[in-house]
Amino acid sequence: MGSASPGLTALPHSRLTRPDAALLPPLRDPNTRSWGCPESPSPPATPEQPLPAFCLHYFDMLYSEDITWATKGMGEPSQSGAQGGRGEPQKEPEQCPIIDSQGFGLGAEGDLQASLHLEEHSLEQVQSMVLGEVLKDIETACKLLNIAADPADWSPSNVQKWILWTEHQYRLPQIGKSFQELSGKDLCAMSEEQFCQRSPACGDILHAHLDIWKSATWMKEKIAPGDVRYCGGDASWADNKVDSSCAGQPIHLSPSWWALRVAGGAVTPLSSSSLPGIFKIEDSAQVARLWGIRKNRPAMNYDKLSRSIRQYYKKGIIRKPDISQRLVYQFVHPV
DNA sequence: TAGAAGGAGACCT
DNA sequence: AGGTCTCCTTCTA
Repeated sequence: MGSASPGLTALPHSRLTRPDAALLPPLRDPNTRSWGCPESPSPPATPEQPLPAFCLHYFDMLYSEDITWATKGMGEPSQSGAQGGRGEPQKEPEQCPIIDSQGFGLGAEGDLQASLHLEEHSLEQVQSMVLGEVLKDIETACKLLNIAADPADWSPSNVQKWILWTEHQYRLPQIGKSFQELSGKDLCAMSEEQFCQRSPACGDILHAHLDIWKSATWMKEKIAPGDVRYCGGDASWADNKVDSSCAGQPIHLSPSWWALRVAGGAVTPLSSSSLPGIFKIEDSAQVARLWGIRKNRPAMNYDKLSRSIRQYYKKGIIRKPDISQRLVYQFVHPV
């Protein structure tokens, strides 16, 4: 527990090595951005170059439930898809002895390449659909609050509206007063540290949400409307999507939630076409922390999370793989 | 020592 | 009532 996360070190994006990377969502190329968050180096994100995988991580924070629709209809488990799209083929024999060294799943090289290609394709689909859903959600919020989508255009009262809405949506403590008389431009120019100074309790979370809005605005400008496809879908097994209008409904552990954690590097998918839905928790403390944020349970730890996971055994949602390993679980019905 | 497993009770919707 | 959290004990690697 509490150890460094080996899964993070294998990722191409250096910022993910930061322990608090989960709450720092940069989406912009540092050469092109104008928001004034100098401490957040960002990889480029263009229509040609899909949204960085780890950005999914932050988009997840916009929802009170996961994104069944995002992986609906895909041939491969979303866990695999998320991993495959990090930009580099994963070579992790030390992380996946079950599969790689014991002859499961990825056998011939052709199969491996086909699998990787499929995973990359799946990730692109997930990314574009997540982005579409984020933009849709923001659009709804804008209409509801009667504010501009671009935070830079917000007046101080718009800022207050947005903060109130965010507090309500994500059950944050009341922090609006800490940001009084700040315009959207002021807010955009503030670093995460400055957010935390004004609101030690959840300044980081608020900063992350603002970054999502800023990023969405930027992506909207960059991506032609037809490029983002929203894929609505019905609920499936334990992975029913619940949007903001359904707040208060149970939040379940689900393959898509784990898939998004994959994007953050806290979980490594070990699945293949023959062993779908298997994932390894690389950093149990980090996953527990993220789950705690997700469930608004600051006291969450891996012991409690694992107890929850074991509850899913009974429901036939999660099980231990045939060859049991520590921190390795398998979704019985991966999306 | 961390993780796995499961019992039991509390809390919330 | 069901889902989840929390605390606990016991066992294992």
